[in-house]
Amino acid sequence: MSKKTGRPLSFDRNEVLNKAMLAFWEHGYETTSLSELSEVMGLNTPSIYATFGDKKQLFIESVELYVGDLDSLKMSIMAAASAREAAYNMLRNSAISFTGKYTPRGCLLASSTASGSEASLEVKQVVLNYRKKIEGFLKIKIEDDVKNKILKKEALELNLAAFVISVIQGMSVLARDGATQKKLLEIGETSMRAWPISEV
Amino acid sequence: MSKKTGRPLSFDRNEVLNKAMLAFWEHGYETTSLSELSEVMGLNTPSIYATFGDKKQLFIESVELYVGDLDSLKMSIMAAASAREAAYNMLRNSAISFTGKYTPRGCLLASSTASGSEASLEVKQVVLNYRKKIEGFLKIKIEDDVKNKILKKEALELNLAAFVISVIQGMSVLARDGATQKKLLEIGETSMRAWPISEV
DNA sequence: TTTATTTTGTATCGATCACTACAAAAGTAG
DNA sequence: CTACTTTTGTAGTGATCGATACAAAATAAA
Repeated sequence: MSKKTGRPLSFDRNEVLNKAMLAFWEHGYETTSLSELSEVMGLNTPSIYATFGDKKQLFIESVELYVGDLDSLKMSIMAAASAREAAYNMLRNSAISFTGKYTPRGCLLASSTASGSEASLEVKQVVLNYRKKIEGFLKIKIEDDVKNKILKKEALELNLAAFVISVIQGMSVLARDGATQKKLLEIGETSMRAWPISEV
Repeated sequence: MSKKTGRPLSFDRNEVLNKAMLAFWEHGYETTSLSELSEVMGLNTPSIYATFGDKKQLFIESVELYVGDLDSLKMSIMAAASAREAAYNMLRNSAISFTGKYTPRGCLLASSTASGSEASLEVKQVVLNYRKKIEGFLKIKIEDDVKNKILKKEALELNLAAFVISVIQGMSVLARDGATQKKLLEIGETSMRAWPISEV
């Protein structure tokens, strides 16, 4: 590790990325301007461009930071005692994180590219892929449970993974509307009533 | 009714409003520009402003057109044989309308103001109020069922109205992601498994 | 110190944003 | 026909959009 020559950076990359992520979370991709990003990140736009490329790449990095490592997310789902437990945890964690005290309300994946012009199809696709991945993880866990006779095979026809993702994405809307954490947690509890009883 | 003097209008107000509504449905409020609206409506911007006021009012009229008459919506919910029937119909109708062949995917109420800058708080509030109204209608129907001993009173703790709205708003996200109508209908069916059995 | 390298802030760029001034066009009324 | 009224298309307004050119500033290397 050789020290770099030239004028040193005056900010922490992860720190300003986190601030950008929060701005995108709050106001969305297209509807967060570079001037707003510049303000919340505490950087002039040339520094933003030198560090992150352009707005699109800054957003994509923000989404990566928001979601975290997909592999470890998958591990945590697969490590659950059952698909039911995994689904319940996802619903519960969503209800909590969508109503956090120190973060914007709702889900960045649900709201930031929910609308947008044709110009932002690429970033929509990036966000869409994250949703599909997460739904896919839960689906695999469900299929494992069926193979392992923890879930009866009729469960496969219920599209439970899509159902859970649907509830979670809908929770984001309600959270943005001002719903309490308690209300979202109740929605999660009610959702689990749709889950098949475990006896095979 | 006296005939108006002056140059006659060259377009049908409802027709161009419908086209604006479809544009907002597809691309959202802030992310649909006046130039796009001008193009799809087939009007120059001065005609749009003369007819609808400004962008905000055009959007609000578009939302009104999208939702339709709230009173008749309430009537149709209250007229259902039970709250269960009402909820099922809402889920089923949503799945169908979110994947229509000749309309944008998803729900205008769910996506058009999901993101946005501080400048559009007012229109967000308008859309939010529609969602709350619809949730309120279903909630009233549920409470009626409890009063009428069609639903056991434990059902009130399940927040079923919020749950149904959450699923519907989530369906909109999946529809925009390209989910098939069949998949959304299955999500609706699965959701109804959470509904309490009717015996009081 | 001098040179090389990188980051910084200033001051923009052309394009597009929501919106409008204005006069020609197209009708009715007398 | 001449007046009057309303809508139309043209051609903009100032503001903001995402993105940059450029030179001063700040460091390390020679």
